[in-house]
Amino acid sequence: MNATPRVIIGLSAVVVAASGKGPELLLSGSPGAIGLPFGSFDPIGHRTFELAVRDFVTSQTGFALGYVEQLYTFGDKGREAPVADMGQSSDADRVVSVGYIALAGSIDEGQRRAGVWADWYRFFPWEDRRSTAGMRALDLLMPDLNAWATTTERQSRVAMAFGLQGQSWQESQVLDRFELLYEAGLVQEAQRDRTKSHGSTATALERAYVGEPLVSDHRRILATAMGRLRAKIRYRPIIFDLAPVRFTLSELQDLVEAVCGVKLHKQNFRRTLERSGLVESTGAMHAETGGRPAMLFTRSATSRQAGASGLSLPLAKR
Amino acid sequence: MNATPRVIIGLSAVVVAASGKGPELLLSGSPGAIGLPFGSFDPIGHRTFELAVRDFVTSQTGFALGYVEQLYTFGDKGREAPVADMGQSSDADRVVSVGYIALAGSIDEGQRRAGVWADWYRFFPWEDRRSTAGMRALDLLMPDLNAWATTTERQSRVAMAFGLQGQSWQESQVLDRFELLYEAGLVQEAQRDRTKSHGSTATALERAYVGEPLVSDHRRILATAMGRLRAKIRYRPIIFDLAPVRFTLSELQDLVEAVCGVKLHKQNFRRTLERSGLVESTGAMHAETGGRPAMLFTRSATSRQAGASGLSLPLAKR
DNA sequence: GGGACTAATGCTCAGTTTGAGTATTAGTTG
DNA sequence: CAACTAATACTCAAACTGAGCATTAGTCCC
Repeated sequence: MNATPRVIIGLSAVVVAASGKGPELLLSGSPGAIGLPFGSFDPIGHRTFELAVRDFVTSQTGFALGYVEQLYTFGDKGREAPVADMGQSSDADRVVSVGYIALAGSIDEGQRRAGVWADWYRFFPWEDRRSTAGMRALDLLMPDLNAWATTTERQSRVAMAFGLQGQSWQESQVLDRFELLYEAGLVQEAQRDRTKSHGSTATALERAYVGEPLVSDHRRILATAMGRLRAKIRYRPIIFDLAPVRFTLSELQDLVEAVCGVKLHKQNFRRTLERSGLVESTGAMHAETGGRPAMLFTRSATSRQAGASGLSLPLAKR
Repeated sequence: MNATPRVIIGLSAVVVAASGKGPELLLSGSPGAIGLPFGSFDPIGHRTFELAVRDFVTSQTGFALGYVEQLYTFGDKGREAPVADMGQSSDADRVVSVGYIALAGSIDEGQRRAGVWADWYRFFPWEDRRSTAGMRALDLLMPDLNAWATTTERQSRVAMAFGLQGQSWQESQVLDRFELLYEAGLVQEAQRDRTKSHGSTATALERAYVGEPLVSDHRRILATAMGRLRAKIRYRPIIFDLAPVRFTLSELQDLVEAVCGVKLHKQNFRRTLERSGLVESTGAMHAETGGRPAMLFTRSATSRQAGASGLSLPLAKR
């Protein structure tokens, strides 16, 4: 250990864009060691973190960011980035990473192929409850979760986090669920961190994990981002930073459903949306998908004002 | 400038406790240079930020913290802590401060005198709208705000932030309001930072500012904390980390009102509170203030579960 | 011991907002 | 032109809110 250990500030960005299919995540790294775009903060060159984030994401990936928001600063020893990642750091340095979420709007197929994008549910299959197929991920976890929940306290935590036993599913509690799975040893990072700190390479039992891992604590940062985004949709018109300029109400609903991982009641969704005054119809129509042509909408001027409220999410029944 | 500028991580804590009178803030520093409790993060000794915060607050002030939550990481050049504050830092170091909010429960007069506590509205007079006296602070600011709002964009920002022209007052937008006042040059920090970076010591026009300043960017951190706390009351039962173990509903209401700076409708407050299931009556009564004795309540077991919801705030009319 | 006073607690009522459906409409396709 | 598919309209009851009025259980004072 050297005399004066340095603190290195790493910046991680969860860059989200909407493709036709749903929220896409900008990734970097090589196969087997995939992670979020990551850069070091230069204490001399960068005036603010946010500028630094915009800077390195654009230079690394070529994409320009729209909305940017700080998430959380992760500084726990034992869960930080492996030193190998960072050229200039030595063993004794302490890496602290400041996580950001950035919304890059709506991207088309061409842009999507120009970067490394992935559906974020690859890393959180249990967060997608739009279809019974998505629900299966939770079913796969349940036996192990139940086995772990040996005390009533743990049982209650599982029930609250995953909406069991009369509790309702809270789509924004992504981090709670991930941390719980981490604690229960049901995500790969848990075993990896344990092995690292104990130095034991043995007993790496071969288990099939649900959901792919990410480098370092990036999946935790991603969970924070998903939760924040899902929560913020409700009280800020942030969804429009992900939607295309013009959209039908169904498209907007699909987007919200994809982000939040839940199905919404269609008629009620349009009702609250129209009442909210967040959207206004352009005259144009959009015929495409077989049925009656849909009106095209845009976000209204009032939705751009600071302090404008978000969407209500009228959940659809089972 | 030395060859390898270091990054120093500072930790600032907004420690809030409830006295009989309302939310109190733990302060440190000498008269004229008052600030939040502040400590340096030791990259070797501290395993997590949160432990470090608990550590230095307790050792500096003797108070033990209950609930602790990270707020935001402030890294802007030009608004960081003056170097004089920190013994071991040199000119070339970059100070990044991670802000925390901590709730220290309910304190009695003795405990209050044992530390340096202050009513937080000293620093944000315009945030207290419980009485017409509190509203006067905003009246004092209005002429200058209007003078600053030369464009419609600025006018709209002022209206949204301060709930003018049909907009409703949003008690949790503390930071927006502070940043707006900073931009408009109506808080002392703005002038101080400007003087510092321009090196000009002249033209320090003698103006009477509304609200006392704090060292460095501590008032901004405090604004973030107030906003977070006010918002969180609505969706997490966090108020009980500030309330005494047993309380009457009126006491609880007073506390919520003091934190949020607004008056609530009494009957509706108790109605929603009883429905919420967050409190349960102890058998005991509390006679004290002249009128009919009040039932003493405690927080219920369900309010302690992760995921429990917060309070609704039925505002009282004007 | 009775009346005044002060809060706490109870109850009502109308207006809004939600949750859940059923019904209608305007295109496309065979 | 009929079948089909979405989009859009409309309805209804239950739950929630905002605002008050009414009642009650103590204390204080004479």
